[in-house]
Amino acid sequence: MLLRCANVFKRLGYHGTTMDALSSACGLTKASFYHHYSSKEALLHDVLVWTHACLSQSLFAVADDTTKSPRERLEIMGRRAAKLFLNDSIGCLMAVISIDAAYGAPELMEPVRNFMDDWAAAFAKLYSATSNEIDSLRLARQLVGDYEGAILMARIYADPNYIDVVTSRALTQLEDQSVV
Amino acid sequence: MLLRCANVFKRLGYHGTTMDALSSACGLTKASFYHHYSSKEALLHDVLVWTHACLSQSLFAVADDTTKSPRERLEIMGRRAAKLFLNDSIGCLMAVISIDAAYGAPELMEPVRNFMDDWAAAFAKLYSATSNEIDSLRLARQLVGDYEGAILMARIYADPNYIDVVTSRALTQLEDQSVV
Amino acid sequence: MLLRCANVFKRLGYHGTTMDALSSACGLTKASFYHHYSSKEALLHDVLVWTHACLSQSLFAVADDTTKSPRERLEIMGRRAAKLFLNDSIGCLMAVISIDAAYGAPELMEPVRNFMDDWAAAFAKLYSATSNEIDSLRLARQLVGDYEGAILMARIYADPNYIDVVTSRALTQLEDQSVV
Amino acid sequence: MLLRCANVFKRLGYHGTTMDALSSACGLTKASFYHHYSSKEALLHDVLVWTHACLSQSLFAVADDTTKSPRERLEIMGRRAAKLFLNDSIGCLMAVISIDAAYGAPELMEPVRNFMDDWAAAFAKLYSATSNEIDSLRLARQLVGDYEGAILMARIYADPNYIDVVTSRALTQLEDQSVV
DNA sequence: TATGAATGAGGCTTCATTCAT
DNA sequence: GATGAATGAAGCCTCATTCAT
Repeated sequence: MLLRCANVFKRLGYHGTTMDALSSACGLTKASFYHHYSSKEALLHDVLVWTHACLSQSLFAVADDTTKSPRERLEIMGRRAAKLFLNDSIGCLMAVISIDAAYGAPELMEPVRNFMDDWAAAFAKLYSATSNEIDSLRLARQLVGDYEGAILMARIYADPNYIDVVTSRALTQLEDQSVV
Repeated sequence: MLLRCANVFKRLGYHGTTMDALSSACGLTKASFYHHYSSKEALLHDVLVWTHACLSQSLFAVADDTTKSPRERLEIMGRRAAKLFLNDSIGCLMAVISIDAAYGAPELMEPVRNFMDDWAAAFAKLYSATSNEIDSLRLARQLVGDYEGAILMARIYADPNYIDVVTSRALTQLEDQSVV
Repeated sequence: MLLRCANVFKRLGYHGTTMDALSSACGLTKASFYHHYSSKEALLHDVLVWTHACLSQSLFAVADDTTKSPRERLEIMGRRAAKLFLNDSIGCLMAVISIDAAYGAPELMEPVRNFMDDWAAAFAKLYSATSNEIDSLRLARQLVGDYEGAILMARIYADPNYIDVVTSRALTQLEDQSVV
Repeated sequence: MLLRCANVFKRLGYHGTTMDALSSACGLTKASFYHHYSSKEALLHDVLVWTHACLSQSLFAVADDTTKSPRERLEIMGRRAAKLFLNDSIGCLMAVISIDAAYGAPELMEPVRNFMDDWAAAFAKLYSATSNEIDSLRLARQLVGDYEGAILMARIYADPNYIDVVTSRALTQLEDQSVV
């Protein structure tokens, strides 16, 4: 149910999504829907937290798999990101929400930031072998931004390739650094 | 007037912006406002085209200034982008719109794409000295994506630094390429 | 259970009371609640009749206690009324309901009128020693009105004193009459 | 317009009144209605203040007419009250509101109390010739309560007589006091 | 009997747009 | 051209009530 709602929010944005759209997506009437979720904003909050939890497991956790080299882990994360963000209509829910819920529901920015923080923290682990802590986090944050930009471009041009390009560059960059 | 409207759209998004907000931002009553712009969607279209024209002159045109080195031009473009996209003025509008007008007004995606195309074309000129045409465009498109990602992150974290970091990396990358 | 419902109705009025509020006041789920009371209006009817019965015993019956003087009986009735109507228990319900159920459920006015009639009849007994039947009833009706007014003022000003003042005046009036 | 709204509120109470009922009473669509009044609660507030102002002029002001004896003034006020409160559906707006807006909109109690205060102050002026200040106000407050009770009974029994009875008693009481 | 879930109707409010002056 | 007023449609949410288990 949260998955379905997440997809609707991702497609239409916060203001563009109506409770009607959400409830129909779940096969319920609007009134029944309120039996499960108390308000649009509360629901989105739950959706964001749930999405964060899902991606923590399926995406961020890869960074902890020390049986693989950082390079391999980055590769896997790139592949998974491409799959996750393009599936079910193009785009990353967090980016969408961050843009149009900022006004009128600023408290929704917190889960978005938490998500970005965790994603960056995961990337930072991959850099930690070859960079100091500060540089790792700086690079990681930038990489998150790169992915978000790619997701946005993919959405605008309906071209999934952007995300893979970011992954390629990140891999190259990682190698260069380890060589030095 | 279009500048004022652009700012409102940028802050609130397409669905979040009301004709009331737009008209008062222009110091007009809602009814008077309709003497100037026939509908919300038409107005946004005008705003997008106007913004595109503005940035063509103030931002993209820098790439044509052959009296300066590509490096210098990229530096200037980075500085200008940072100023344009973060001040409460124009800019980044394209990203915002691309996200939440996509549904319900898909024809608005065209001006957004045109804008991105032109921006990428400008960057491509800077790469053309050191790369072939295809690579230039590929790199340029990615750089546009990087900037969009940085704008988004800057918005999420209220931290203008992201944009400068992209510029720095782009400069380094340009050097590396010319060295090779 | 009816007591609890009476309290809710008294606090929130007919339109302001929801079946949710009633059922949780009784420690039941809304659905279970419908096994006991078939509808909101039917429940309120039962509540009114039950309240009437309660006050018949605890309040109106005092007027029949011929072992005490009318003055004593009036005094007791005043004390009891003050207690009943102000504590968060029964009472004053009739006034509340008479006001906001009048529209949309006019058949609820009948139990309200029956209640007022009985109350007045009780007072009339106290006057019957010193007045003829018609005057007794006239005075009794007015006294009921006085109490209702006092209850209303007590509610508006959150000041329980109004009711006692009515009792005092009624006692004085009773004396004057018996003197004459 | 406020008069029409006042009558609707008086008939149906706060919770029982819908914006539809109010707007139709004014010959407007619901949406047009919001052009004039920003919300149901704000409207009721305006109605209460306006009603207070009207009665200040037409009812309370009588108490200031020193060309007439207190008895005459009380008589006139009684007549006017009967006319005002029974006109346009039976009842006193203030009493109705005090009962069912208390919950869910407690800030509406303030204008109600202000009204009652002013009414009592007017009556107190009539008593001031024959009683000290404290007693005057005490008697005046009780008289207001008496009228409210009578209005309520008139509503319950659809019998306008209750109000006149209160006036008669008040007149008698005033005489007794001046004799003493 | 008890209850979580479901729902049609309706309530408050906002919106983009139009119209009369 | 400017503006106060008007409005149909739609959005969020609540309510009394019913149903399946």
